Amino acid sequence: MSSRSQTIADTLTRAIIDHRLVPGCKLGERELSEIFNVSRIVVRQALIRLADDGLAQIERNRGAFVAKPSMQEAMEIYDALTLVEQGVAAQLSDRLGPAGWAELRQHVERQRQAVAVGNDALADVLGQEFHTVFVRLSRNKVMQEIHAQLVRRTTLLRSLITADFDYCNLLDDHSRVVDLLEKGRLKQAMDLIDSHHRAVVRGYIMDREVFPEMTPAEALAPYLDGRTDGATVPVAPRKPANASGSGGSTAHVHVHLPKIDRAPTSRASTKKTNRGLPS
Amino acid sequence: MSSRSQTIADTLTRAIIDHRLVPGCKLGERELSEIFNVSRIVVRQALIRLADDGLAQIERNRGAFVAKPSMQEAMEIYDALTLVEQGVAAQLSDRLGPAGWAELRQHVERQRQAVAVGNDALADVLGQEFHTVFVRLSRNKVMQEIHAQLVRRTTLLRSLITADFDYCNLLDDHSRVVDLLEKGRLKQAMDLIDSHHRAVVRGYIMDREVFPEMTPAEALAPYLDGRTDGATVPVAPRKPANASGSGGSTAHVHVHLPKIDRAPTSRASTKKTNRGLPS
DNA sequence: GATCACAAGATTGGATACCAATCAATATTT
DNA sequence: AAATATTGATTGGTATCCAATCTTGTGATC
Repeated sequence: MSSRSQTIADTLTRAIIDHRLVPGCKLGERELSEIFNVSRIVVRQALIRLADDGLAQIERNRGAFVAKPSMQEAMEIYDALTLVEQGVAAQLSDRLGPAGWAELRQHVERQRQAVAVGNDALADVLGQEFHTVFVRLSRNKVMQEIHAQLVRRTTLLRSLITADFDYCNLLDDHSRVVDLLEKGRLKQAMDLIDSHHRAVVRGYIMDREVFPEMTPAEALAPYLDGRTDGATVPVAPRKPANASGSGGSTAHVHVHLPKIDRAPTSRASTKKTNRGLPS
Repeated sequence: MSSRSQTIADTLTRAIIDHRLVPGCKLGERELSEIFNVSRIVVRQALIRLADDGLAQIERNRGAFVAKPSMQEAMEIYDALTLVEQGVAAQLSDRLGPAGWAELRQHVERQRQAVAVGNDALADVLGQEFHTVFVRLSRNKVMQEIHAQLVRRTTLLRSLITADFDYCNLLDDHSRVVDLLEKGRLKQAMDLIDSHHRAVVRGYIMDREVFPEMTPAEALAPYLDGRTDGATVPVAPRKPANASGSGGSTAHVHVHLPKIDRAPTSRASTKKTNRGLPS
């Protein structure tokens, strides 16, 4: 069993990537120590871990806050992610055996089925997971860790944007990337990876202020008590989505068009609901 | 001013990449707290930072040790470093302006002069620094941090190997990479980066046991007292070079040959002595 | 009424002392 | 000599206290 500060850091990380703790949110030592029922020092150690991961920032004598990356930093993170995934793509195109390609295809297929069935939440999770699987096939733990960290930070970013798309949209791209790579068309695959991330970033509008909506105590409650069941992750619905109609066939096409009318009302109703996060 | 645990973590990092604290070395909390004259808690926080950076590993109820990567991990680190630098190279070949190329050339030239003058220490530092400058030109702080971390870990690795080369050897490669990139021969530049790192790793023999030679107190002494002069880095000369004849033209060619006879006795006499630093 | 200064409160960073659990290395017994 | 108990050292963690700093609120002044 790992140290308690690690456990708490993990929980906080989870809460952040679940968008239950939003950027800028104060992470007070006393408050957290009461929530987790540990001493302040353990909390501080956890916060140090978060800060090292880029998910929190500690300001001297002011305390820790959930990181609130600038637009500049957001682009840097996506650039880095692109770079890493392109690099991994290049490696895989050389070295990956049939079993590997099969695993990728199978993963894409699973996501496709989830989409077909209308299980958007699962599709979303699988969509994110694809990237993880992709990098795992490089069999490089160091690279995996770097990539995972970048992914966490991009997930954090998504709290800050006027998102109208989600990872689930990547399905087509995933399939095409696998195709291109297996056929040895590395250059095209890399371009696809790049153009995708670029499109995502273009959709970002980061001048949005984030409203906490929850106190840390409320935000963290679901992860507490005995439930060490890592799988069950309560999602944070962005907008109450009045009808909450999870109408099955929500589009899975690329929608990341930089068109944003900030009409905060109506018409959306679809996607935002299942903004949910992975297990 | 940053927190004290950060300062201590920095100092330990420095000591590790200076090879004054070798892999496997125990980093006892009490011992360090006495050395740095702080409480155990601050030390623990520093150790957490080191562990997050991959420079130390903490074993539950056993304490922290300077990381001792396996051969597998060493290769992964180098693969990751290669991937990052190749990616940066690709970006620079597109986006870098004349000023950037000039800076790179200037850096190479400075190193060349250091070599010519026989200032091997400076040449070595510049050789390492080249990679840092290279990545900095990408203007991506996130990438810089990732790269810096990987570089630190490769530096750590060099304690574990039968090193008979040093970064200074990279001079030629550096120059050629800059040439190739500026001419737009990206592929070749990337291959050069790859083949170089590959050659380095091939030279690694990691079954070597590392002998501490110094207690942490001795190892850390030079960094203590008031001297916050970050620049002055007591180097750990691998080989006293009996005559110390820094005859100007020490080879700058690749020498990383895996020849090692493990005669554990006599004959050595050289290395161990002045590995340490005057307190 | 607005602004500035200053005092009170809260929060962080850190120190110290203490405890329980675990690991390492004895010493003891068989 | 092997297996077992005992002892010691170290870690992970708690509780309490303190100084420095930040925030806030209040009051005095203009």
